[in-house]
Amino acid sequence: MLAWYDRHRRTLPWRAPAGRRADPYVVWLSEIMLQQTTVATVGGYFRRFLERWPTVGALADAPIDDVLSAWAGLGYYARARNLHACARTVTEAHDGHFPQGEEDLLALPGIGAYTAAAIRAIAFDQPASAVDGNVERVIARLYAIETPLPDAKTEIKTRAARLVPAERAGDYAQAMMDLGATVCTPRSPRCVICPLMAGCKARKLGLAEELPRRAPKREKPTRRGLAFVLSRKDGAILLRKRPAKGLLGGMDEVPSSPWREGKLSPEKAMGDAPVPARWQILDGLVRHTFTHFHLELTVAHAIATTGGLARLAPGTTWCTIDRMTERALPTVMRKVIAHAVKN
DNA sequence: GAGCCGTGGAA
DNA sequence: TTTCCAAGGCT
Repeated sequence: MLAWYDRHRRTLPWRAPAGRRADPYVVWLSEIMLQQTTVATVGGYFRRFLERWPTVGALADAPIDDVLSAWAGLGYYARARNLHACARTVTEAHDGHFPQGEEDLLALPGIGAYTAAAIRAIAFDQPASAVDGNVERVIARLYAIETPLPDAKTEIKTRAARLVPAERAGDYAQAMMDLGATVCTPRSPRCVICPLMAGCKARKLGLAEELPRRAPKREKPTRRGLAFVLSRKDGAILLRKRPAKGLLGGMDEVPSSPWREGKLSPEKAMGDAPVPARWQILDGLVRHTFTHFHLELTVAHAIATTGGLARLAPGTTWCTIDRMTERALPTVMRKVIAHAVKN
């Protein structure tokens, strides 16, 4: 595995040169961003974060709203809130240095079993077993584990832990993830070039592509709502902040009616408008899919009048076009605004 | 333990 | 168009 890694090692923005350890801050930041997120998507965000906040102390000093706006578009926004909270804890309770022990790492917000092991292995070269989706797949195939996920997790973790070498544990962890990402891929695995081909049970049984099996997923329901884009004459748009926790927690949004399953009644939903105005329902829908439901947003647009300005709903603020990129607008809200501007 | 929590790219 | 799912964690 390590010999293969030495030959096929990928250059990634957060990866230290061969034979060197990466800065724990860099390892942590990249691992949080990479949770359920592809390397390609993370790249730009990682560079911008590191440029703007070069140390954990700098990140700790930042206002949470700055962190959320820099995170906008990456998804799973609890990660950004936990990232910030973790930076503050490391700065204040650990003197600006990431702890090296498993228990101390697990106590930090946003760091679970996988991330703690990844930090220990990659940043501190401890023989910790970091089992992510890639490793789950590699192990499930290597041992032809037919039990569907997530039930197979216990067996996979046990098998994976036995393979961790005493030396170069960080390189080994990254090698396994590289293997899963580039060779032992979910679809069309490239078994013929795999360094583990000789010992792979799934390969032997012709099951590689079918493993790991997964429990069937629940069907996603569709929720619908009416979003209100209120424009000022200078192009500014009315925004408000979402509650700190839950879906898109702490992010900015365009005001809207509640998102509910079933048919949308635009007449009733109009009662949720942030201000009385001559609202016009725009043609078309904005569709967006979250982790556990589809969303269909109808968009209403109006131009703010001086009379209406006095009766703005509380908690709403104007945002000019040139300041839009500074706001913590999740992708779904950028879609809504784009749809309103276009129509 | 199972549901909640985003997004974009590939097929 | 739809489906799958990626370097998961929290509750």
